[in-house]
Amino acid sequence: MGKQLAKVYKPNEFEKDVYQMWLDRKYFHAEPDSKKEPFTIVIPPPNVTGQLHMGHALDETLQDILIRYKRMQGYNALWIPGTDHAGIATQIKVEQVLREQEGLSRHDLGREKFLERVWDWKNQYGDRIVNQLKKLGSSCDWDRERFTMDEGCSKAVREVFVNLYDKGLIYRGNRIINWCPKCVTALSDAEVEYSEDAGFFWHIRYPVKGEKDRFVEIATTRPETLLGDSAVAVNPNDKRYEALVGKTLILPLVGREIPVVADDYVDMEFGTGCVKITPCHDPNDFEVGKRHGLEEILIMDDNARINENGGIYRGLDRYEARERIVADLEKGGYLVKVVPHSHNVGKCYRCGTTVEPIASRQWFVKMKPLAEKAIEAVKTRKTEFVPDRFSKTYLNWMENVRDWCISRQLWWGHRIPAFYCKDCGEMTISKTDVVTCPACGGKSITQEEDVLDTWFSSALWPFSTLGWPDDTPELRAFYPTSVLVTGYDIIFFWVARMMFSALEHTGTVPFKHVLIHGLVRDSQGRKMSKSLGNGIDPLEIIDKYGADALRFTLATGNAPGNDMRFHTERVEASRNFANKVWNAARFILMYAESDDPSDYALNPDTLCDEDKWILHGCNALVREVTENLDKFEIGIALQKLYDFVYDSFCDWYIELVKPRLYDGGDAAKNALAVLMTVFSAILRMLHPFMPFITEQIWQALPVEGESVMTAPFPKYDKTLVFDEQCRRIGAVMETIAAVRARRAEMNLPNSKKATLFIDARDGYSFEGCEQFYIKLAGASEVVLGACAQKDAIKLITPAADLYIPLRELIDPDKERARLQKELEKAQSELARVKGKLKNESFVAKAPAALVEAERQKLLKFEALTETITKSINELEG
RNA sequence: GGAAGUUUAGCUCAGCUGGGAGAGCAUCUGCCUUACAAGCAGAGGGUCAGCGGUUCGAGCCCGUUAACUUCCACCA
Repeated sequence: MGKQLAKVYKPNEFEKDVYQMWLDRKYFHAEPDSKKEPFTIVIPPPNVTGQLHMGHALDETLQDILIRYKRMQGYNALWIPGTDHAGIATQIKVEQVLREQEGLSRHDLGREKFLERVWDWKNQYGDRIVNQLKKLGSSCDWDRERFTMDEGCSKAVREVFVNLYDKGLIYRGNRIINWCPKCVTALSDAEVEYSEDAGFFWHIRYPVKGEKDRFVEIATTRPETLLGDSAVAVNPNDKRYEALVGKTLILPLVGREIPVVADDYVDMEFGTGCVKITPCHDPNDFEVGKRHGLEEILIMDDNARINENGGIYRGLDRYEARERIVADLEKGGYLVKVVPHSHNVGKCYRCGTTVEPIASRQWFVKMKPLAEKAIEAVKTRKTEFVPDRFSKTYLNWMENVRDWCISRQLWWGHRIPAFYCKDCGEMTISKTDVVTCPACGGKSITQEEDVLDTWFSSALWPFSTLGWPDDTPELRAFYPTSVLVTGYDIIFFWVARMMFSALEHTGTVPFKHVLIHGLVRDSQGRKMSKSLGNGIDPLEIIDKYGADALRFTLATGNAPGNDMRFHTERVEASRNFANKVWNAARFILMYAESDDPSDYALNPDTLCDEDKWILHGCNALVREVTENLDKFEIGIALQKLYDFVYDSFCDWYIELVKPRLYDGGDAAKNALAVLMTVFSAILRMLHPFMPFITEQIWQALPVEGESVMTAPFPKYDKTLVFDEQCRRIGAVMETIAAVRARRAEMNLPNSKKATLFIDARDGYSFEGCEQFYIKLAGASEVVLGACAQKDAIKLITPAADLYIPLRELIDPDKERARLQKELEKAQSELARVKGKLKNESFVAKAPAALVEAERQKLLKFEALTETITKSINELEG
């Protein structure tokens, strides 16, 4: 308290100190407390070795707003931070560095040594993103920071794996999976991204065995897979090929004899109606192969090169093989035609390499039984998506989900807890490492090489971070969590998997709400990406404009769930708003002589109209902001705060109150009490959105409470409703606005001593204010602009409309024209209202209050029309 | 093939349960004025994509058309 505010708002001069103060005072830390209602958020863990980007900034800002809001409301608010080991991404990065700096591959080092390197990397860069989060102002409980591969999370992973295995929900099987030849690992369906690629349809004819010049023509986009063909299929209802079923074909180039089979899978309309079946390299073919007991011939190795089953093409890359095979087919007369054809090609979401569907022995989670519970939980609204439309996205995926391939041929990650005995060959699945084979007592045990999909551990995040599977006080106090905030792009990857994992293992949904936001794009609407070089670094923005300005920008200006374009201009506008708040604080401090908060206590007996008006407005705002925030309408809440602070508080109230402050004495004291009361409420409401500036100001202001963070969020107060005063001040503002408009119209200089004349009309009285010289004599004379920069006059008028002709400096012709125009406007309004009230349906069916409001308008416009007409007559006469 | 979103001022976008179209930026005019030129006072600018419907009343609800975007599935 009593600290001076710098003359100019420079956020980077105090944000760091403010954050340190919060840390020192342990404001972010939460302990289980049965007396307070919990409010819990777990952070979507960023990649350990990643860097903060705009998407994070948005995500963290929204979470911090919610957690700070709830904390101020008295909830036991806990925000758990942490990072993700990000299997593939991190491993690729470390491998790349290893290759560039030492020319080594991970195989050169070996598993153990390589993992040491990754841990080194993690330890070196793991703090970077955490420090970046702090710069944003994130009020995470850093004492509870977690990592998906720390001891507790690893324990949870094993527990879950064993549980699922024991229930028969994890199995190992040979199935078609997506294989990335560059990352050299299997991928789940969610990890494949499809894009339309221009390609070709190669029409190839396969000779029928024993029948000269008889061929079957097939069409394929991947001719190289011909090496693995074990049949050709036609539709059983296809008359064209009826006779062919059961015959044998000779596979071109290979010479293998393959049968023609009939299968419903074949679409008669598409292509030639004959499909080559390659069980090991296409998911549909795999099924067909199973149905017909076809031979399974794998023709590629882990790098998508043709293997020993490919005969003379062995060793060729898949694309080289394609070229060679097409050329050879042509030479042999098997190639009928080549047709351009664009089709969807799956790419690895990490490296962009075209994935290869390959039959492979992998670990899977059986999804059907898990998905059922997860579907039910959302349908019965145990977990609600905000906005609701994303529940459709979720349900659609969940209802069609296929088994989840969870094994990865990587080294960085949770190694699958399957142990093999070399002596008897038995497999043991165990929560703890197996040393002795339970079947034969053999000691020669090896653990499964594969690790788990990185999302397997993320899926447990809401409860593993709270100590599950142990029954910890934290788990009991803070679980299930309150809200999960994340982007729509990881609903499948993460949200869906947390849902079924939590339901299966903890028996409850992991969170009550899922707040979904969109992507932050560049100013042209493109996705921000490293390769495009169009990314904007949040840290640079923070350095230049302050974290509060960035947060303000990210929290406003787009509807929930929609993507947002990032414009630096909007950050500037946000910074300007912060500057406005800063200067309002400086203004108040100029007149606040006492450091004792009790000197600014509100005295209900001394409140004048404008005081009641601003208190009323602030109180109404409290209710609205609270309602909006409770519905997760963060942008709307902040917009309302902005409007109130800018328009009501700064532009009007501070100006209206200046005369009393300049005058000093009791009037000034009373005014200051109101200023302080309202401004304190503003700071507290603004704090979740703009934590740094509000804290810095709070520290300088003579208000109760050591920090704005520990001050209560304002509550709606029934005693602060002043409708009548609000109406009167509304009239004052309209009057002043009218005077201003006329001044501008007449090009009057905005100098201090402009003298204007206001007609004294029946029923209007002007109550003098200390600073203003108001005479009511014949024509009233009011000196305007004596106050610094506004035409701040204090007028109490009984009616909302005041017509003010300014006699001096007036050209009669122009004035007549102007009046005429105003008259027309008033008349047209009058006609509209009259018409509306004549409409019987409206009067009968519209809400009574609305009809009454229209009646009031009718009176108002009638009076106005009369007034203007009178003035015109006076001007004439 | 299925689903979702968008279309409002020159630009970027708000508009929460249907009751006279808003903000920021940009433009124009006038102001260095004792909180703030990162400011103040004003001004201009919109058939709320088109068509139809429900309603006393539609930017908002329903139907439909068009354009753009995204997600899911996928035909070898």
